[in-house]
Amino acid sequence: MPKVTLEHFAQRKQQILQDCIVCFSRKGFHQTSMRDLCEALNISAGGLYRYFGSKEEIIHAMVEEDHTQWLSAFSTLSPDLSFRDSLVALAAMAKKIYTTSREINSVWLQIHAESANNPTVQRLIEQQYRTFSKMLEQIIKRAQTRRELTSQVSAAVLASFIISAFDGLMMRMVVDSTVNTKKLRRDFVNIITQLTDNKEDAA
Amino acid sequence: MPKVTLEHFAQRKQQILQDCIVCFSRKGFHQTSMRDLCEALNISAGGLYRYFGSKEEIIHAMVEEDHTQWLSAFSTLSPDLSFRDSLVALAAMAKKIYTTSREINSVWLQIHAESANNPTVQRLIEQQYRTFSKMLEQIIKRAQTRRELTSQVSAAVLASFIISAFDGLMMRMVVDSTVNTKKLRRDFVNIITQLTDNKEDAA
DNA sequence: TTTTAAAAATCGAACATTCGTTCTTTTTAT
DNA sequence: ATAAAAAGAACGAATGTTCGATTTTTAAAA
Repeated sequence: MPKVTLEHFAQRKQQILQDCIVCFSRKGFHQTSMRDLCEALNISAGGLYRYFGSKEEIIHAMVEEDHTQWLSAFSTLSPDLSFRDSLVALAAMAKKIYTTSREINSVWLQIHAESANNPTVQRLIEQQYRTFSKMLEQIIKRAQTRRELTSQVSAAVLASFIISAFDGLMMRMVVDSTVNTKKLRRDFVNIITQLTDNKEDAA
Repeated sequence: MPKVTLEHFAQRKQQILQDCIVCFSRKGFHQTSMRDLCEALNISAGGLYRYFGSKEEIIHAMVEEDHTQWLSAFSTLSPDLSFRDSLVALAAMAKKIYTTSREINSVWLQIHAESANNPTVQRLIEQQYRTFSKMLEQIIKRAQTRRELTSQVSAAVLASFIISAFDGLMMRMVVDSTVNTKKLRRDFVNIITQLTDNKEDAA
């Protein structure tokens, strides 16, 4: 009776998931068949199905993976950081999470598009957004009480606005191959800090 | 020999395109089969293929349709408008173009996701973005020379930033069913004008 | 006005593939 | 010896597209 190496199983599953992400980023969910995956991962159909019960399940796992990564990223964010440094840190995390750049970004975008026709995915993304949004709102509020950031705008709206801008940037990175990703990310951080800087009472 | 009613053909084609958009918005490109389309449009396979030579061609037509609509929208924009009024006008256009709200927005998002794995779509979208971006940059530059808008930020970057924010907002509208679309659109216009308002030398 | 024949429009069965998934068999490792 | 892991042939259903048959429309001929 061989030992049940549960950890090994999870590890293998994670590796398979990563490989699937690469495949999906190249051809898209619905254009990538299970056969394609098996071929690319050097695994048989039966083998793959032992780890994921369906194609859907792989998609869900990808969404959850993204969620998990962002949660842990946020948890490392110190409340003492200035608003600007928080943004810089978050940008660095985005860079780390979507490390293979266009590759993973493409899956991210696909997931969002998928959510319109997939209630389960939609629920996951909504939840993720709400968490994310609340956290950023807290950061903004703290910066506002510190008078480091203008109080003219609502923290909630500003949070939505910033998230939207970076979501849009992510999309742009996928869609436009000529865009200078690094520069634009820096530009965005700069423009946000510049525009939201508290110009009044420099106490 | 019957008369070639070219106009009638184009009209029918346009109608079919619109119906396809509705279908795609409900189930997604790749989940909607040609059979599904035929059934929904009350047309036969052969009939549909007379108007569009392939499924791909329908997708391309949708992208071009969007492009055309935005071009004509921009062309109606007077250069004399204030920056804020320009934004308001553009927001109104977005509302008009994506009139059926989530329905069409979903297709818009799908097209963007599709572009990562579809060179033709990618080229079309890149081009669209460049046009759009240049136009907004012009509007910003005019507002800056009028000293109506802060000159601290580069017009090009600000244009990218604003477009990204609204792209992200569009995405949010598709992804999050609980979001208050109208309110958020207004909030975004407000926050942009507020943040970019020229606070110095109120000459 | 009616007839007619050709062209255009539409139809829908049929095609070869490909799809996601299952299941029995074989291999591997304890 | 035993059970987990991997293999891969096989399944029915569904895919995008084609193509000959049928219907509708049109303009000239009777």
